[in-house]
Amino acid sequence: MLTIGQLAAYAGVTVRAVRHYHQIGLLPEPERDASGYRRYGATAVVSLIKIRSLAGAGVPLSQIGQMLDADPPAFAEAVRRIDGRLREEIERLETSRAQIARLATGDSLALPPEVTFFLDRLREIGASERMVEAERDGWILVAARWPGYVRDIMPGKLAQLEDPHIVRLYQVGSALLESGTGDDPRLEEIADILAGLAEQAHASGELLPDDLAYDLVDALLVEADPRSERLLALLRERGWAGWTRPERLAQPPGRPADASHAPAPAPDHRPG
Amino acid sequence: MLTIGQLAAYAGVTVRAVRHYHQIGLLPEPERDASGYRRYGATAVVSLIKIRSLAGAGVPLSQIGQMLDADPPAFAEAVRRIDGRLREEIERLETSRAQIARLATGDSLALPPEVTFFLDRLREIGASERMVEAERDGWILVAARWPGYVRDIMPGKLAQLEDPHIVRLYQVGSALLESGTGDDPRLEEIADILAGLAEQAHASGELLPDDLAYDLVDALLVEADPRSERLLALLRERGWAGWTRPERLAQPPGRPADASHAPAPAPDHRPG
DNA sequence: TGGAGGGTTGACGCAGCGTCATGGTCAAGC
DNA sequence: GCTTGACCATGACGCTGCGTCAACCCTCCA
Repeated sequence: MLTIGQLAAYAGVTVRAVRHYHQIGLLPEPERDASGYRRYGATAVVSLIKIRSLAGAGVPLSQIGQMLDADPPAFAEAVRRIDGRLREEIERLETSRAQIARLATGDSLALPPEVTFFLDRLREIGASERMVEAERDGWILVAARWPGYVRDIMPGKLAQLEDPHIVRLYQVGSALLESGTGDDPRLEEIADILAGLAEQAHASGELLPDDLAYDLVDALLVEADPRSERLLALLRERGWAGWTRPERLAQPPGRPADASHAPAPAPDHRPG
Repeated sequence: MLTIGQLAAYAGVTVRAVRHYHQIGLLPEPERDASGYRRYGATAVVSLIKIRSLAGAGVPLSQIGQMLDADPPAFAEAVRRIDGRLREEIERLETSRAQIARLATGDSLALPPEVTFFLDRLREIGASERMVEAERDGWILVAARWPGYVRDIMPGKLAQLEDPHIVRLYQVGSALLESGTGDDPRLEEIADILAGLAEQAHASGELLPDDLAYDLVDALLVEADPRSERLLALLRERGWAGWTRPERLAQPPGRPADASHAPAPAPDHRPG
């Protein structure tokens, strides 16, 4: 007659595990000796080893009991189910590994590679690190909203970077983000460029859907730098509401809306 | 400003998950509105998406916080660690799948294929299903105690099945296991065969170690059929203690120990 | 006789949320 | 103003397979 420790050692498990199997009714409680110790016979050893070999094969404890006294067809069916579970679990982990392989660099977090390439280009034309991060976060929002769409429009975005107005926009924007002073005349220049882009997009008939994503991207810059509020006000003066997806205002409060400021060639322009 | 539900929907997670991230300090608690509702800005959306993409890549929540504000080398190192974890997890599941593939038939539970082949041979020579199961359980005990050893001795065991005495042993044993009557003259015959085998093993100088495993296999048959007690008594009369690993008694109580009953050729004989 | 090394029950902890339970809030229709 | 349904809040238990105390009892050996 074995004690629980001897039983556990023979089967290669811990005492705690054996007690657990008792608790969930997987292994029947044996008789106790005079001092209350559990005493096990050979049958218990065999049962425990069977349990362990099933558990080691990935069978959940809750099903091992049924499997141990199932007839061959039921057993085979159960085996198929377990194998299916294991397969999809492995598949999940494989995709996880694929994901994590893409995280080699910080930029690729939640973003397709096209965007990280675009961000690198931004750095090349003189965008500051903070600017690139802001841009990246904007694209994260867009990519989450329309997965796949981002890849389609990335070529257009890259082409835009050939436009000197856009380059200027990123450069001045970067300088602004870095210098923490309050009001700044450069905001006017940025507003002019943005209004020009808006005018052009409007003229080309581009129609973006009304979507929460654009509001979020707008809000993102405001949260990143409060001076963006001032920028939005300047844009409103020029007849535009919002800057990610600008809408022409009915009657501009300050001066008439015209597009003489910044003719830019590329048609679409969401974040940035 | 988004409510928790809108935030969760945008990031493709459940409300409960967002609250969980708050609870563990992964996502900072936002301001509340007048009625106590949480209100989220765009930054929270971005953070949540980042969290989800890391979690989706298999990063444990407890590490995501550090990874989000780690410098590139630390980030890369963390990525390597995660990938290692994932790899070994996958490996574990793969071996589980290999295990479960071997469970196609009930016999192969916790047993190497050599043994299941031996069990099939037993059926062929007329062993009953209960006998085969008892034999199988014995081998489970032995295989658990000395993994690998079983494969080595299986050829010898198979050879033994050519011996008519052994065949007779299994056949009479099977008949006994099936017929539930009390005392039975066939026990004498079995005892004679066993004593003969023991004598032969002893003469061949085979020396098995003193090990719990043999006691367990002995006990197994006793638990499977109480009449085995009687068999052991008969064996003792013939000068042997135990039957799996028989030891010659100092002075046989009933009659002198001789080996004239059953000359069997094969040298080793553990369970069965 | 005392200490080491077993055994006993009971309870919390882990990861990542799902799922009630119970109650307040909001927007819309009557 | 009232109801209804959808959403928000907190709090707590559940799941998986045990690990790890805590506090106490039993046995054996020097």
